[in-house]
Amino acid sequence: MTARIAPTALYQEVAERLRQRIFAHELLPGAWVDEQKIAEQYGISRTPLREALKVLASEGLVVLKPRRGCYVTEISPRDLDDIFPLIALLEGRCAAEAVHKMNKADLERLAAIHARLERSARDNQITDFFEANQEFHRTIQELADNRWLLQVIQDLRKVLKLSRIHSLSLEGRLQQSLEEHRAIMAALEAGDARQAEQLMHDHLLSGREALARMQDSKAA
Amino acid sequence: MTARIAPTALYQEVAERLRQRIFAHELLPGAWVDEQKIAEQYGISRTPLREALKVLASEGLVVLKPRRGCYVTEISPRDLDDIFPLIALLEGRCAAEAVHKMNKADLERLAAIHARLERSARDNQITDFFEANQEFHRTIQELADNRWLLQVIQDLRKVLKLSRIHSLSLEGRLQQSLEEHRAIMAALEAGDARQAEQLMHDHLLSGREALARMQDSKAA
DNA sequence: ACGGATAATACTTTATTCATAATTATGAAT
DNA sequence: ATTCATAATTATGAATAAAGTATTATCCGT
Repeated sequence: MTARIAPTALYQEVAERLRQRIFAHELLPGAWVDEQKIAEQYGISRTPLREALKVLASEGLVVLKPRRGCYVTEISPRDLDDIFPLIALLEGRCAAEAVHKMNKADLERLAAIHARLERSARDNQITDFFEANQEFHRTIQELADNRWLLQVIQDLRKVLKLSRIHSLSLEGRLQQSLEEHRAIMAALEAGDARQAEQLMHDHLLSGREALARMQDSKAA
Repeated sequence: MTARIAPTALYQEVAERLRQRIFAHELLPGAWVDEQKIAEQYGISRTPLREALKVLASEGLVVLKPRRGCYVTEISPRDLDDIFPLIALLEGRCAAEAVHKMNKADLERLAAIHARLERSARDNQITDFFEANQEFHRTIQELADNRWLLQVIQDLRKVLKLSRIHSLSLEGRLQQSLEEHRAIMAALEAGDARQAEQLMHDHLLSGREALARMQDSKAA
């Protein structure tokens, strides 16, 4: 028997695997989640799978219809219009809090991530840029040092991942995104909380706008 | 056998019953939740109970320790300091959005609730006041018409209910709370979104401060 | 007498089985 | 030919049982 280093319960592992499949759009929004089939695929019984689905349901990734089964959540344009301003508000607050709470070492760590962002953009490494971008935001959220604020943002971002928007919305406006990041970084370095909050807020809204333009042009 | 009017799943009913027991502090923070005992009490098997606990866990009401069982979440003063400003931010936003989205009928409905608040305060009906207060906040949140914003606030408020603070923090400052509500109501009626946001924000923070003072005096 | 190790007990976790409800398909009647 | 009703099949929801892991208590050794 292999030593189980991670003492994590089976239903948690299953939840994580399903999360990844949903984010990878292997399970499409609206699709029915066949309990028997998945349980069979994973070589487990339905009990831990059902418990995993309860977890995903409260994360908003799936919807459980009583006596009807489980379906992957569908996100509407309306939902995006509701969620983006909310994340903008919350991450704006993170930026402001980060200014107050971070020390010199934190700032240098953030600067290093920002440098990676600049490098990836210069070399046109989309995947790298995407990752560094995520880490940049995540780090600022953690510097705000508010467990509940972090949790709320992460939950909302999970829901956003249901849509294919995330990577796409970045690609089209890599240069603009980069400049916005520069401005945020400058505000953080200057210790200007108000400015950092405003810039972060606008940065996220501008992401939503770029996405809307993209969908408009696709519709035409 | 009573006819099951509600076609809701057993685990949902169980989750709701447990929620109420937790909010009523019949299950104290930190207390171990004995699966066998509860299942026996409710006359059900442990399977739906376990599914209910998964739901409560993602709401943050209980903590599931792998191989250790389930415990009612304990909220620290630090958590309160993290959560209150967050709710203040979010409900402030609700007030601002409500100004933009509500119509005349909505405003009248809100005014009626506010009138109930005034009446309860005058007659010193604490329970009534408490209920009207909740409805006032809830209504403004719904007027903001943002499903995700509402969800986040409700989740955070659920966690706050773990602490006994809510009713207590009101009793001590009924008059002040009433005056703050009056100001918020006036801003809403004037259609001043900025002002409504600010007042709602400060109203919630002032609730936290009153609580802190109360705990200080209790400690002394 | 104190500390560590082993064994036993208890509780979580997973699997299997069963029942109930919903949906779909088929057949009959209009 | 179309619609409605009934029956059958399939999937969800619940319960019981079995297995594995953690914790605690006891015993032995130092």
